[in-house]
Amino acid sequence: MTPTATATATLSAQSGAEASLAAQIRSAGARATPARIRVLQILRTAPAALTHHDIDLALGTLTLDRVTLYRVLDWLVEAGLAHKSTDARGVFRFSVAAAGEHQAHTHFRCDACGRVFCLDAPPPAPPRLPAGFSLLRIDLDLRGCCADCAVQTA
Amino acid sequence: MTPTATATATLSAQSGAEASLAAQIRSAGARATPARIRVLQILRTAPAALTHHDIDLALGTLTLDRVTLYRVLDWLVEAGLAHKSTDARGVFRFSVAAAGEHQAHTHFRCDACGRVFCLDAPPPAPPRLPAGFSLLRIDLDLRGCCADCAVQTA
DNA sequence: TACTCACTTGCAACCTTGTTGCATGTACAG
DNA sequence: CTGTACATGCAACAAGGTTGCAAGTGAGTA
Repeated sequence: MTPTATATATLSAQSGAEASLAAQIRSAGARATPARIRVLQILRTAPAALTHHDIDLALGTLTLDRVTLYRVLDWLVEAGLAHKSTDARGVFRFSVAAAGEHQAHTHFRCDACGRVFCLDAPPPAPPRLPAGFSLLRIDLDLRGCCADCAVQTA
Repeated sequence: MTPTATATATLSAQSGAEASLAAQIRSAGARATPARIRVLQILRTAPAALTHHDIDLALGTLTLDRVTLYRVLDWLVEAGLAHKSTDARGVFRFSVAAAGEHQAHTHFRCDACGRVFCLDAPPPAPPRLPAGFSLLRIDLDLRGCCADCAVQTA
């Protein structure tokens, strides 16, 4: 780490976390650009699966082109660092991929605020399928009202 | 066009099924229009959940405006006669609603051909939710390879 | 049967989400 | 420091879905 003084100074505040993310990105075989670092950081700290729009807002000062964000997200998914699914509105949502096993996934979507939460629920027992069908993945999609919205309506 | 004679004649062929559908639509509190009858008929005979586009093609001679089809489908869902869900591509798919209880639903989506099948699987046991969350609906989303595609790739 | 009116339909325009092609910029290896 | 392959931004496009409004029609009523 030796380049310009200012760059080092600005980075030093969060250098620990960022350096870790950057290293992870490089080890996946890509360049550690601000866009990728920031998006991965946002996904890491998000309590729920985010839409492209959510992430765009979360970027704050670092404005990325729509297309770039799509490409970053696609790369994250391809690199196995993120998970992509669709919500009930038909919009893609992204969340950090749990290391390794991600065969089963459980989402809770709040009908009131629209947020999607990734739950650590145990995978449900696979049901009996018609003859000839083979199962690769199970997504359990729960809907209802989240704690925050339950408080507000009470 | 001569109204009474020809119209009655053409209808008489399928009058049994159509009259039943029409009655069902009226009992839901709406007018039994050709559009609604036809769409409901298509959904009834479909083995899988259909996209807006699928239904548009299935309409054949009776061409409906895109918007009208969307509105008919939305009405069917609102009336409880159809069920709306999204596939992996983020496109809405429609299927006939099982009479009455539709709290839980199971879909199987084939990754190869993209078709979506509605299964009569028993509702999975609701998992433990974080405090304050309330559950209204469960969708179990299975993915893998359907029987047809398994045969083709074999 | 004829009338009437609210419910439906069709059309046009628009929005959101997501993708593709190409020129420019930049991370990082040498 | 420099060159190059990878990233980014811009513009244009495509599909899916929605909204507003004028015209058409089902079905109850006289």
